[in-house]
Amino acid sequence: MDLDERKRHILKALINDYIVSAEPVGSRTIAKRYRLGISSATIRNEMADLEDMGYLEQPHTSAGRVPSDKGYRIYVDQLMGVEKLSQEEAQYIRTSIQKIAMGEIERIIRETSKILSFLTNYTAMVMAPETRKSTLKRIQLVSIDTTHIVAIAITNFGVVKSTNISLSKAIDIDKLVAINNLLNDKLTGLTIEEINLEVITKIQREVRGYNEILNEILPILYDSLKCMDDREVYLEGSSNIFNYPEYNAIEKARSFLNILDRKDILYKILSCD
DNA sequence: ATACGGAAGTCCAAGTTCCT
DNA sequence: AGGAACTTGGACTTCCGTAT
Repeated sequence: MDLDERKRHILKALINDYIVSAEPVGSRTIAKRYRLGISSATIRNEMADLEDMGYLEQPHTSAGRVPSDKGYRIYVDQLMGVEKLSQEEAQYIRTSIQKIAMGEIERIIRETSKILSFLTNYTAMVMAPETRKSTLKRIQLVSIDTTHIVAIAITNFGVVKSTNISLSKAIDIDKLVAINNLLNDKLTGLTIEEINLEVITKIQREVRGYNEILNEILPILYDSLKCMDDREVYLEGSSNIFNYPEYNAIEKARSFLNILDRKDILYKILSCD
């Protein structure tokens, strides 16, 4: 059974209605509200087909239908339109993106969440990308004073993680540079997932001369890299959480996400060079 | 012209929720 | 608890296009 034009219209109407009402939608509602030129019985038959195809679900026998995950997927991918943004909204996005273009991924995600919340007047929730599979691009050890350093790790996705490390003994700048080069030599190119205890222990075993200082730096660096694994969720506009769903808010959000999907802009945002 | 099949409509009984 | 309102599926009818 294929998803013909009429089924697509009914599915779109039903999901539009469900977004606004958050209640199961019946065939009569669609027939009255959307004037598709067919009776509620016909819509009911089509809805039964859509349910068989997995696009709709029925909470109980006498309720209307609600969209399934598969239904939402096709709605977002093929059925919904894209709302044109106003000049003010477009300008707001441009300014925000310019502000974060060279920033850390955390800032990018937080700003993305803010823009979504601003455009839709809803609570926006954005989940950080999974960094486990990203590769370590570079480690930079920066000396604060003789016993305090900052270790900065950068991944190929532009995720920047900095960690303060206090040393028990003073370290001179030449030694720090040598250790920095050593860590880059051993760790860059590995995924965060691959940098495990085994790898850390191997470095400690193999490297002679800096054992004492490496034994202080490596465990902290390891913990810091492991923390990057935790996928953070960024929430903005939480005061809007009880706002009623509004159809065109979803389309505005999609319009913004379409902008983000343009690879040239994404590259600019994520570029760390 | 007639028969046939599929699409679409009407009617009705039954299930569920909500309100009094 | 009981009635109103709403929904559904099923049975039946009507309409329309196509084949003979």
